[in-house]
Amino acid sequence: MNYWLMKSEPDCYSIDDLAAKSPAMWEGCRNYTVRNYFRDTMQLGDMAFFYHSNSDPCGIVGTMEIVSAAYPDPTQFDPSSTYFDAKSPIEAPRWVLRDVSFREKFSRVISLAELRTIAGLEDMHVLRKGQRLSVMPVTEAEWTIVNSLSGLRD
DNA sequence: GCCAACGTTGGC
DNA sequence: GCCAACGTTGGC
Repeated sequence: MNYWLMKSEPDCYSIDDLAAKSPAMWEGCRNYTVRNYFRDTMQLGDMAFFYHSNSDPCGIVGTMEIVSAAYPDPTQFDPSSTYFDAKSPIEAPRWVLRDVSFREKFSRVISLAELRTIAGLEDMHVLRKGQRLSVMPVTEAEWTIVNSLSGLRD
């Protein structure tokens, strides 16, 4: 079993959107490292943090579960989609996705600034300077620490 | 809105 | 296959 952190801009797609319609396709990832995570590394039943990027504040807002195998992202074939990729042949799709299912919304945002202050999270991928992956691995220890922070659950 | 970081593209 | 130019991400 693996743990993940997955980013979305809440103006585009927030944890409330997922809570309102779950499971849902985690669509639109157009990065080969992320594609390989989706295709090769993720497993059914893996858990992920939902992270709000480009928001105030940025941070972890809840959890979800990976509930499908990898399959082609339909938006790559849809000319009306912002994620359309004309170079992706339908018989050999470039981009895959996973279905995710809402699990929990925390009662507060664990901001990036707070994450930086917590012992045991020093090596967390999301805290590294310059990292830009929208999906990144989280260790079991990091998962446990974040989930045990005070005030996450009423 | 700025800019650092870094992935991608394309000419050679 | 190198690498410069360009585009994107995302925190601030």
